Amino acid sequence: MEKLYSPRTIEEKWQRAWLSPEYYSVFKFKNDGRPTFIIDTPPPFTSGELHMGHAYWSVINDTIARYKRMKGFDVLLPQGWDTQGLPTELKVQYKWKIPKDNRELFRSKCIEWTKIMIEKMKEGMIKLGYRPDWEQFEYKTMDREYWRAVQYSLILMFEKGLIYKKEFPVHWCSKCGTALAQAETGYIQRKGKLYYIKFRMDNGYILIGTTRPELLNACVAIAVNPKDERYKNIIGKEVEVPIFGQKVRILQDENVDPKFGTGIVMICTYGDEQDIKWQQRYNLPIIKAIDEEGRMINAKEYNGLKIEEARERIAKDLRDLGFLEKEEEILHNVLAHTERSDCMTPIEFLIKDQWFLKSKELKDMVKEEAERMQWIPKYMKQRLIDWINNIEWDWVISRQRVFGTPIPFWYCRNCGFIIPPKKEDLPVDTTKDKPPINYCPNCNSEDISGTSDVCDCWIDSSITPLIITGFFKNKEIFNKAYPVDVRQQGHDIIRTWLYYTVLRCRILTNNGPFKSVVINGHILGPDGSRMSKSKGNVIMPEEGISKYGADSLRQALLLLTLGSDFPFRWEPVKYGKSFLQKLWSSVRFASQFINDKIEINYENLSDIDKWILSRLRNVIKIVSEAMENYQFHIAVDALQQFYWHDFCDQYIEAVKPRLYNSKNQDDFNTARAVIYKVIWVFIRMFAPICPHITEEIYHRIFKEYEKFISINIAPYPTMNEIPELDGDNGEKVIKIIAKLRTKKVERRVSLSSPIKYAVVKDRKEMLDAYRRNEWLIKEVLHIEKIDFLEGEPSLELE
RNA sequence: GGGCCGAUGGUCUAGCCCGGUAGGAUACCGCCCUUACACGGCGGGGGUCGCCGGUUCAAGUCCGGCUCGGCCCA
Repeated sequence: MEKLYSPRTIEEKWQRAWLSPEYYSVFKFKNDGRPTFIIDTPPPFTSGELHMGHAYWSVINDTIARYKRMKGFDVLLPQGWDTQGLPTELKVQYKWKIPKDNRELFRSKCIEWTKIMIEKMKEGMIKLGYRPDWEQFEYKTMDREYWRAVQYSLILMFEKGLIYKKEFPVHWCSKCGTALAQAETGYIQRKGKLYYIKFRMDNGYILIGTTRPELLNACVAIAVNPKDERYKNIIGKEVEVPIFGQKVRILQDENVDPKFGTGIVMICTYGDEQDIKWQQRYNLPIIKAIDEEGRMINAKEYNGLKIEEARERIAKDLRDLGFLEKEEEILHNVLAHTERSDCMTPIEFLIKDQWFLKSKELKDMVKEEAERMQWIPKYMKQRLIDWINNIEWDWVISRQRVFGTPIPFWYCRNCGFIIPPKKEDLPVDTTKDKPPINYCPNCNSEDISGTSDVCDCWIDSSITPLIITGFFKNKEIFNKAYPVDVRQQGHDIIRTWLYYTVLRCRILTNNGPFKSVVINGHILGPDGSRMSKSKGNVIMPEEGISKYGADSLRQALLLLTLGSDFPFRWEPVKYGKSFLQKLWSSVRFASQFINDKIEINYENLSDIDKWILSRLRNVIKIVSEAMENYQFHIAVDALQQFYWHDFCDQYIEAVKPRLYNSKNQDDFNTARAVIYKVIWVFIRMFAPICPHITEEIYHRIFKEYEKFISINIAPYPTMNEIPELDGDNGEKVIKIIAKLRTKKVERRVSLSSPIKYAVVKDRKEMLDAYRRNEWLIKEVLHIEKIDFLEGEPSLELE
């Protein structure tokens, strides 16, 4: 064996091997009758960049899968890709300069782009040692097959009466000309002006502070806080909106902030999300103020002006007419198109026909499932419960976009009646395909329209447990494999992916999708803040792999406590690398003495043999429990500490005399057998965490005798492999050796230099153990003669 | 404003569910190239476990209050 372990070549060798037909049976979901273990893995959005978060999930899932395989389960580790969404549309639109109007061409270019992105990410995953069942269970949400499943599921929900269509405001980016998901928006700080405008009331006026005078035409009500003593007397009165002249009523609502402006707010359709709530709560009329290009409508002489132009013109006119009391410069937070884009255009709310899935009325059902699942860590359950309790409206499932799964419904323009396709015709694109019936069954109108909207991408991804278990094609597997054993995901998408998945799977199957859910935290930049290119604190997994190896990065990631966020640090990765070297060196040492499979003769065990084996037995217990409960940090820590500090530092040092100048053949063989045992048990426990180095060691040393084609199908160690042994005497010996070693160091005597004579004084019960191991102690420390005497513990060296 | 999480040597963190000498890594200092490993070994210093109170023979751990951070929602 080489003196230095080089992860790069060895890891690449095994990654290639695992993907070859020779090893496929190790990683294949066989459906061969053994108990199954099914993992629902997150399908990453296909951005083309495999970031540290992706690496983290992949390592967790890979480790669970490898562990469960060794435990004898028929493991299904799938890997999907969340492909459809605005970021890809924007890339294709702006980087490839493909116009959106030709939907077919645009879509095919999006698919082309996505395939390139997937290849990049897949390469990154493979370099981590991640090995899902690509052959059978790689899915992409843009595939026809996946569309069929999504559309089929929507039709089932429609049949249950859960889908409806109505007009609703959407987040709209007027620059990109598209609807946005809330997740694609964020607040940015902007300078603006707060305009104090007079609204006529009775014989006087009230003063309202607003940053958006251009929305005066869409003002439908005025509101004050009921606790605000200043305005108690005006509640219920009518005021007149300047310039546009409509009369609106003054409402009371506790969401009004009395400290902002004058404490009186105008409700417009729509200035912000609060306006939407007020409009719904008080059933106010809706006046459209802005069109898709961000120009004014229903605004008299201001029609056609851009928002900013209109704001200035109206402010000027208010000033000229004496309605503007004052203007103040302010810094305020503006909702803008921020996510995965540098657009930064402020968001408007436009009224669009939207498709909804009823979810408000299903809160209790989802909560019931949340209670039934096992949560790791436990406290994450509360996040889902809180989110469910706060849901205020049904799920808007439609998006005014191109690259997405088409909403599979036609509708009657005359009466609004919804016409679903026949299930055998799926997938459909209702902008191209003909409806199954050419008149409305409700009103006989022949004015039937398709839907150009596509689905919210969470509609795609919230059926992954059904996709992987074969709900849409093989009910025989589904009945065995559903609910899946574990879902692993980040805490940021509890309110989306997790919530939506539980909701939809329960509706469709009448049963929750998961037995357990494992929630991981975020890997932050080294400075403790979220990684972002603009901050320059991004560390890519690739960098860690090329510097220290995938196995090193895997150890570092698994050492984190699940659920918490952690700043990325290089130290644990470096330590991981050192550990690999330690493991490698120790095996290199041991390999001189392993040239056969030697069974332990338990009659012949020495005290220190019993000690290391009892320690090992204890480690099996700790690690097994930890792995069962997804407490990887406990497992990694226990394995590292045991192997390095108990086995290498203490046992190997203490066993050398028996190997180099043994007293007799039995003792020599016993020492060899114990070393074989410890390393063989250890590398199996360590294999799910560091699959590359353990596979390499297995093939170099153990395969000849153990015969498995891969360490990944060798059985995971259990406590039954080692009998219960009393390690106390061995521990006494190990400790006295350590103390004598320290004494030598204190005396500045090199460890190899001989000592003529030593006196060890200790309590009587310790001396027996020492005396029995006198030869060993003398050999390890190069002491010619030792006297063991009863007394206060002390050491003396000649 | 609401919810959740965190606060442990210089730094990062384990331990907390189930109370009993605070563990590891890293950095720092000293000694040692001992036939697996100097990407190593041995040793050392450094912590009133955020603050206040309570329960207890005993609290980092349980209970109550507070302060400061982070995340999510509004």
